[in-house]
Amino acid sequence: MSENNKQKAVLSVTEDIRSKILDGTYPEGMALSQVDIASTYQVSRTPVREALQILAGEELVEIRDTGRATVTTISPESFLEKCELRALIEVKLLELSIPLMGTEDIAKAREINESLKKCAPEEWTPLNYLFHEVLYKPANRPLMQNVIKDLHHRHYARLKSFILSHRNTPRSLREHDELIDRCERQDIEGACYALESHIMMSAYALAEQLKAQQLKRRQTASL
Amino acid sequence: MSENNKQKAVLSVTEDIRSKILDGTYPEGMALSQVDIASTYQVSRTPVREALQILAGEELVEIRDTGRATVTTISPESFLEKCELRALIEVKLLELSIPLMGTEDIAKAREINESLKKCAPEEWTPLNYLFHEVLYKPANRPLMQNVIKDLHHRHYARLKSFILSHRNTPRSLREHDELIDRCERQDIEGACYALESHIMMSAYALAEQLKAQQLKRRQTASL
DNA sequence: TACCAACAAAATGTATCCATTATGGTTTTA
DNA sequence: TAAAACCATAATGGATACATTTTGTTGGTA
Repeated sequence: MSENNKQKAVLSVTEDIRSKILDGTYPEGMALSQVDIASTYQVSRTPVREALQILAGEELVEIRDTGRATVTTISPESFLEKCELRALIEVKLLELSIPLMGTEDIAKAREINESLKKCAPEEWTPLNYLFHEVLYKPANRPLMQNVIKDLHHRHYARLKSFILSHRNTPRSLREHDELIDRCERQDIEGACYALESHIMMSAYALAEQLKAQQLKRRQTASL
Repeated sequence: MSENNKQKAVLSVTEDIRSKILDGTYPEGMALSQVDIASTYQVSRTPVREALQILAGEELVEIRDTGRATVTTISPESFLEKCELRALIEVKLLELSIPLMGTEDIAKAREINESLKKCAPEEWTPLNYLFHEVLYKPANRPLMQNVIKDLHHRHYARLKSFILSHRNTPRSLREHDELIDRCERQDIEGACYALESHIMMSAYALAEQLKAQQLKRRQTASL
């Protein structure tokens, strides 16, 4: 780090690799060589190794017993199960939240959904997460909130390219509106049901796309 | 590692520190100096640093921005929330499991609970986990099962000393019996309710003990 | 051609060294 | 006396060098 970048090397390297994995620059299964990364960032292998350990803890890279590191792959099955888990926790959070919601929470949610309706494609994922976060904040369950955030960031974010190509966003926005309405009416059961459908419907659609792409990739790879 | 121990240094160091944290040899808040650990295991600081990173990923140690590592502390609040999360997931797993349970699953569960009734104190925690694992296996949700396992191992195991001193084991065993009976009768709702109570009752009791011990420790520390 | 062995090249694991940063105690000063 | 500045010590961060393991390739043999 030749610049006036006083930040520790481990941190910047970790962040950069992480974002490259999330945005697909480093695709599934790609080998992450310590020496290559080290020369890329003009640092020694020491901070690189630490960065890879950290990312392994985040399940973004896998370190085999030979020491070789690769970008983890997302199987459609494990993706669906993560969505199930997400749905389970988010529904619980919503159930706890609704009785504690104030008018300002509802207003905030509406505001975010309006931004979602006219946001740029790259802004969709973080804004969408923000929408859900606002809904669960009254529940005051920092740990569960964190698990959700992780599921979003470490996993969901990697499907950004699908999400953009998937034409379900208009429906998502309608579902968001419906969700807000039910929260406002204190219709806990209805809101929870709507949320679970919202999550799982898009989950099934995305899993299908994932399966299709992996099939295609495997075919082109075998040529 | 002077012996014929051909295992990588990182692995043995990580495992040893982990078990020492879990069994309380390294108590909450204890500073983990790289040089001290390195000299303890007769290795250089390099593998020690990696081990600490790994343990930080498991939330067993905390690495501050100064680089100093300490054993993480367990606040009663976060402990309770982890139990809530555990209950949420385990209840879901049980709900999915019951319709798929065979007589051999029931028998296996009974068998483990019988072992629990006469096992040595050190065996209680792993056997108890095994009991729950058997109940959830038919659900076939490896990821959720894994989250549960982590919550048990990375967190619950550190309260072993409490669990041993706590006189709730007879009640736990009775609750296990009741749980098995309800599963056998395919009483999903009743079994889920029993499981949630089982988890949260012991959670509240343990949280109280935790609070008491931390208060006591803080008092003795201020002398 | 297929398979196996041996060797070469490359990548990882660990140790050691130096630079930098944090810490604790001492001294100085208001 | 209390607080701030300063310095000495100790600890961490990163780089380099060396050891070990892994991998790929080449050449020989059945």
